[in-house]
Amino acid sequence: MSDVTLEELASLAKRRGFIYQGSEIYGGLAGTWDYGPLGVALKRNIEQAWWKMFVDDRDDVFGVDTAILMNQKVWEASGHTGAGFADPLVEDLKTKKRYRADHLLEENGIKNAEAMTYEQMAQTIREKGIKSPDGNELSDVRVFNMMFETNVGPIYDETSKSYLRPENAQGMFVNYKNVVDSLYPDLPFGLAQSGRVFRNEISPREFIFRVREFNLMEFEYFIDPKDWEVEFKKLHDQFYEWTDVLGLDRAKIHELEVPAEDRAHYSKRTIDFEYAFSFGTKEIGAIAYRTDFDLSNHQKHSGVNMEYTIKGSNEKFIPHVIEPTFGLDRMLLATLSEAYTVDELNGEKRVFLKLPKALAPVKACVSPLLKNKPELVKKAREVYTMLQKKLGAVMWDDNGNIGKRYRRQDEIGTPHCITIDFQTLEDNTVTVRDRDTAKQQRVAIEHIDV
RNA sequence: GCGGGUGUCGUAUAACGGCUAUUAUCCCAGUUUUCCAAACUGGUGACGGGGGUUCGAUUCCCCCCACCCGCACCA
Repeated sequence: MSDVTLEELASLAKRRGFIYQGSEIYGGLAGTWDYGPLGVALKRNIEQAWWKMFVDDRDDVFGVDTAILMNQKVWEASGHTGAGFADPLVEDLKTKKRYRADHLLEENGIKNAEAMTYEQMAQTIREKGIKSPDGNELSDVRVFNMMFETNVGPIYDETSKSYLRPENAQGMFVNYKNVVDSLYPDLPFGLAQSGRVFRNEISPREFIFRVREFNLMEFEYFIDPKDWEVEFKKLHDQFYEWTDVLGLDRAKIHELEVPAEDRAHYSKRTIDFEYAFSFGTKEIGAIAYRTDFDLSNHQKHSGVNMEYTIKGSNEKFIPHVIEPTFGLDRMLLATLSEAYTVDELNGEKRVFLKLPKALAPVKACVSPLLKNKPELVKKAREVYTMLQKKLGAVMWDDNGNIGKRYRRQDEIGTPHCITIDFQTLEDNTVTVRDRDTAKQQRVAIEHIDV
C-alpha cells in the first residue's frame, strides 16, 4: 500500500517523532525538515546499509568524507557556476511566467544560446525583439543560482566567495589524486561518500521530497573508458539489489532513460530511477556516465595531472567515471511510503509500518503485562536490560494496556513486542508478538532472537 | 518567483467582534485490567507571527511566515 498520501505520512511522521518541520516554533523555514529520534534512527540505518553494500562489502570502493566548503575554483572547473546550476531566467511582464532565457533563444532559432554569457542573451533578446510564448514583453535576464553562496574568512568580496556544495561528487574528484597516490588502487575503483548537500530550490515541495538541504549517498566509479557499457550495466543492476534492501516493490521502480537534451552538461548516458509515490512517479536515484568531464576539467583548471597509469604497462589515460547517486531522504520517503500499511484487526483499522527488520528504528519493545504488579515490572526490566545490550535499539513501554502498546509500536514499525507475564516468573518464557501477523509465540528468554 | 486556497491544543476538529475558546483522540498521573487502541477519575496542552481598525480582535483589514493546488524551474 503506497497509496498513502503525503499528509498521512507527514502526520504520522510528526506524531511519532520521525520528522518535524524545520524551525517550526518560528513558523518554519521552507525546504528544511528536522529528523526526530525515530527518523534519525531510520535514516542512519538506511545510510549504514548503503555503506555496507557499496563500501564495506566491496573491495574496490573506498569511503571518503570531504568538506562542504570548497575553493571556488572547484565550482568553476565543474561547470556549476555556469549554465545548469546558475539558470538565466526571463519573466513575461504580463503573465509573470518565467522561462529559461537560453531555451527561449533556441526556440527562436538562435543557435548555441547555452554557450552565451547572460549579457549576450539579454542583448540578443533586445536586438531580435524576442517575445514570450504568449507574445508579451520580457524582463531582463536574471540569474538564478541554485548554489547557496557564502564567504570564507572575514573579508566579504569576490575572492572570499564560496558555496555550500550542491553535490558530493566534486569532493571525490578533487581527492582522486590523493587516493591514487596513497592507496594505489587498481582500476576500476570507486570513491564513495554520504553527506549533506544544499540547493536553493525555487520551490520546495512534497514534504521531504524537494528540499533545500538534504543528504546524498553517491560514489564515483573510475573506469577504463572502453569498459563503460559493461560497468554501467553492472551498477545499473545493483541498484535493484539496493532497493530490495529498502523493501521497495520492484514493480514500483521505473527507469527513465534521460534523453540527450535533458542530460547534465557532463553526461553521456543517464538513467533516472523513479519510485511510484502516491503523489507521482518521482526520481529517487540515478546512474550517470560522466565520462572524463570532471577529471579533465580539474586537470585543466588546477594543472594537476589526472592520468592513471595502468600497472605493469606504460598505458596512461584519464579515467572515465560512472556515478550512481542515491537521495537518502528520498529513499527514506519511499521506504516509509512502501512500509505504510493499513489492515484490519479485530474489526478495527490498524496502521503499521512494515519496515524491513534491519531498518526498523526500534528492534523490540519490552513490557510487563501489568504495570501495577512489581514482580512483573522487575522481571521485565531485567529482560529489557539484557535485550538492550544485545540489540541496542530496544524500547520500554508500560503505558496503558497491552493492546495499546502493540498498536503504538505498530505505527513506528517495531518488528517485535515482548511481554512478561506471570508465567514468565515460573518458567522464564515470554510472549513475542509479531508486527506483521499480530501473532504471538511463547519463547524462552534465552532464545529470544528478534 | 507568479496565481489561487488554507492556517485553532501533538493529531483531527467546533464556534464566536465580548463570560474560563468546543469536542474527540493522543499525552501525563492514578484506580482497574492475566495479551491487541476496554472503563473510571483527575491533569497538561491551541487561535502561525507582526501591525492596524475598535472600548474590546482568534474573528475585520494590511504585511510577513509556513503549508496545499496550479504555472515555471528541477544540474
